[in-house]
Amino acid sequence: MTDKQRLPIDQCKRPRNAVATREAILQSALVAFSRHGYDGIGVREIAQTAGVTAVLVNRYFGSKEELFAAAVEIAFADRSLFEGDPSMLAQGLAATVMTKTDKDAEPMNPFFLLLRSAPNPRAAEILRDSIARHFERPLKSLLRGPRAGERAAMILAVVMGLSLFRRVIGSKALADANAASLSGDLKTMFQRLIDGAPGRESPVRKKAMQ
Amino acid sequence: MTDKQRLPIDQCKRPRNAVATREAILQSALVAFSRHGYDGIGVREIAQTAGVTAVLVNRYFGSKEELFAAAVEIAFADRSLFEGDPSMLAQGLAATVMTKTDKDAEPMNPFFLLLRSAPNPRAAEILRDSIARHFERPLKSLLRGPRAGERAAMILAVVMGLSLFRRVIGSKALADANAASLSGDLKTMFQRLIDGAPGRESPVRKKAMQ
DNA sequence: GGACCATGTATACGAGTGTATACTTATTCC
DNA sequence: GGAATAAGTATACACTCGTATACATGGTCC
Repeated sequence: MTDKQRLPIDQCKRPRNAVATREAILQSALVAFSRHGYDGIGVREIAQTAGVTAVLVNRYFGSKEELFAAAVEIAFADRSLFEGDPSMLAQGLAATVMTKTDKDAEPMNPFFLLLRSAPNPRAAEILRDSIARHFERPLKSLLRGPRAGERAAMILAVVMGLSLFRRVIGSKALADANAASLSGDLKTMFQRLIDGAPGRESPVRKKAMQ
Repeated sequence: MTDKQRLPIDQCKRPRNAVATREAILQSALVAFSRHGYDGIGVREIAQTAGVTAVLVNRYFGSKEELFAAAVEIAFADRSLFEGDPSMLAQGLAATVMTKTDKDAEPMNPFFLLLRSAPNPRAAEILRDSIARHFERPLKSLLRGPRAGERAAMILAVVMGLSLFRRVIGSKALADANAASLSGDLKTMFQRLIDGAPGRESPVRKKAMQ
């Protein structure tokens, strides 16, 4: 029934080419893991989308777990968020949250890969490491003021929570929200976290917490 | 090898009791789904923890999916967060994020159930509905000012993101953060979202709230 | 042009999944 | 006390999963 597609990523009837095949598998894995999460997709389906059989996945990457690690690595390699003008950081973070990834449209940000694979403990371990290297560290180095590490983590956590709510859960309230006003709110929220401790140093406040 | 435990939840050698068995399954499911997510646990294991066989799960709940829905319902039934003094809401939200759920310790908040099961599309559908009924709606009714629905969703999203980062991913930065200062930051962050539009058209920048 | 290795496929295995069917055993009611 | 029924178990079925083994084929080099 379903025609055995062989022209998945690039051209038709691609000649034998190890690096191209490896790349096709990796790309397929990135998309599939981002859409369905580590536990939600099988190597057979990943391989089929890449136009090969499942065995090649293990041949090229060793195991599903190692394939996932490779996909995470390339997904997190895009540092454009932290490399541009720091004054545009809040804007960029808000834009990341607001990205529309309508079903089959491709532009998916690495946070989806993260959100949907986090439940698996092995995947979480891989993700924890990559987040620290590719997100927390560069973001922290952009922040000035006290407790930059915590604030960097908080910023990322907020990005993830909003992405989760908007796209993974699919909350009506956030999905249908007025884009302009919502993204304005997000921008100021991120700006506060970027600028410094989001409220502590006011000398009053400070009432016995916890 | 593994002794066939029969004294799991309550007393040993519990007599035949439908409602107690049903309750034991439900409780086991709640814990298991919260720990491992919908795709991360099987009905056999859930049943075993409850001291019964897997068939009873389907007898009492129809299917794994319906069991999950029932577990979600009771997990989200605790409304203590939104019922107390509204002035303590920010404190309560911060406390929710900060809850330590050390491995096998039981006190787990419903957000974990949510975070770890969201990748499964059917589970996400169930969760979306329950979130709207049990979280978004009561929280929204507590908020005054414009765009209460969006702000309620944002608050919940932030709670989830931070919980995800702290407990599911296990970020070092947030896990090891100074509890007092972090929870202080969270409190002011939530307070801003509770008070009103978090920055845009506020002419006076209402500080020193409460 | 033929050997040879890289590249790819076919097949199978064992474990685990959710669930249905058939069978036991305890409780309750007349 | 014995039949009827509720409560629980044992077993099996039809999948899917990740992966290992064995086989086929195309490209390249002597």
